[in-house]
Amino acid sequence: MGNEKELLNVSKATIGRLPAYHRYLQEKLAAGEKTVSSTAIAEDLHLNAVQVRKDLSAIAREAGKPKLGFAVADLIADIDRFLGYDNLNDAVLVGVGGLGKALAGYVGFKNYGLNIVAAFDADPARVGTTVGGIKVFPADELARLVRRLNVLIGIVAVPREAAQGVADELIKGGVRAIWNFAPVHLNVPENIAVKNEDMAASLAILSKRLAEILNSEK
Amino acid sequence: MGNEKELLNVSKATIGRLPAYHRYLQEKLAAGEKTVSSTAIAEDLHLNAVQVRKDLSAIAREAGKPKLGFAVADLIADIDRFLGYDNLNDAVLVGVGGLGKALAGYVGFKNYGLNIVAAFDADPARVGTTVGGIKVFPADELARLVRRLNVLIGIVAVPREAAQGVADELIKGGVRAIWNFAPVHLNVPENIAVKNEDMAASLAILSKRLAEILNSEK
DNA sequence: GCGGATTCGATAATTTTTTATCGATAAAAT
DNA sequence: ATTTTATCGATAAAAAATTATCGAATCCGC
Repeated sequence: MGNEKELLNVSKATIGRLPAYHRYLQEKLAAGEKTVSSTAIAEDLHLNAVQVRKDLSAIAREAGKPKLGFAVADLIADIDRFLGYDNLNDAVLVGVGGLGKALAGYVGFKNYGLNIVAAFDADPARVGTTVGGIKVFPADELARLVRRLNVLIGIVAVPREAAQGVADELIKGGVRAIWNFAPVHLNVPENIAVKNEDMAASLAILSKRLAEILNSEK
Repeated sequence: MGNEKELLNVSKATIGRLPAYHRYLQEKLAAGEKTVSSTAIAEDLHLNAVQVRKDLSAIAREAGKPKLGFAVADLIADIDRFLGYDNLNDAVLVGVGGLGKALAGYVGFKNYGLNIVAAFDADPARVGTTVGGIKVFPADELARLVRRLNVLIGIVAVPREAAQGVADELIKGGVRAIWNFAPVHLNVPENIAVKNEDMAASLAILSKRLAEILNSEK
């Protein structure tokens, strides 16, 4: 098959760092640099050079060269391929309030392989409008339309109270992965992937680090 | 001092899970339940019971009781105290475009101990307006005002290209922690905390999990 | 071409995080 | 009162992730 390596042995931690490498490499590419060393990446991104080498070798097709490092363009292509940035996955967005609208307007998703094909909202005033070029449909058509569009990814950007219901409808429509921006734990079957965008958790980590820094100073 | 335990020996992973426990516990409290067991929490949140016990014992003042579990109200108070949810930290928001507006309108932050006291934007059309009850000031007053307000936390919600400049200004004004929503790596001194809200990374992890699930099915 | 500097990949050591095991304890049931 | 049962905390084991070490490779300046 040729690419047995692909899905195997790439840790979640590594996957989480790949987008940062990707951005970094694109900067280097734009700056006209042909190669880059793990040492340099590690220094700039505040990581360990061995870790960078390991991460990259897990997904790179070509090995790095002694004294030169890795070929920037090749690495970008490798990450593109590995993360699926080069072929779009369809998704639906549920909830076009403040956050939902922001997400709909974020054109960057296309670069990450995500294509939002429809939006939904329970508020009749929002139904029929267009946000970020995406049409808004009534919430009660969710499951039916998702099924018809054959969409596998759902983005949940509704208020806390509504999130579980939305998740249920998405799953009823055949969605297999849910990106959850609502601050609740969603209850879903085993075979559904959920990724919580937990702002509270991020904030907790940030403020603990802040506390540490302030503490270490006096 | 009495609380030597506080900042010690609580791993970042644990801190990241605390907000989820907090939400869960509040649901239980609202449902009128007085105690809850690590087993139940683990089951509902899809975690390991030993891990839950360890996490909780790292921050709880009272031990859990055999056969009953932990006191819900006490635990909530403990997490509140530990994460600083009970005393507000001031922050400024930079950038009130789509995402910034959404963040400004998110009232939930107050519950997480975050109080946004001012917003900034480079667009003159936005300056002077109010978003989510927060006044928008011109970007060139950033450093000065941050210093005067004595704010330690900055939220960056500007386009990629502007983010580094904003970070520099925030730091010049005395900010010590930056919550970065722009898809770039920020270059900051050692003694500044940065937490990237990396949507691309989340999405990468979600879609890899989706791929695994789909793969394991056929 | 030759020698030095730099980086790589592989392997090993360390650290951190997660999970398993088990005796002790206290509530609930008999 | 005694037994049963669910749960805890402590300790140990396992797994995962990070970091260190080192010989080999190859580019670059001379």
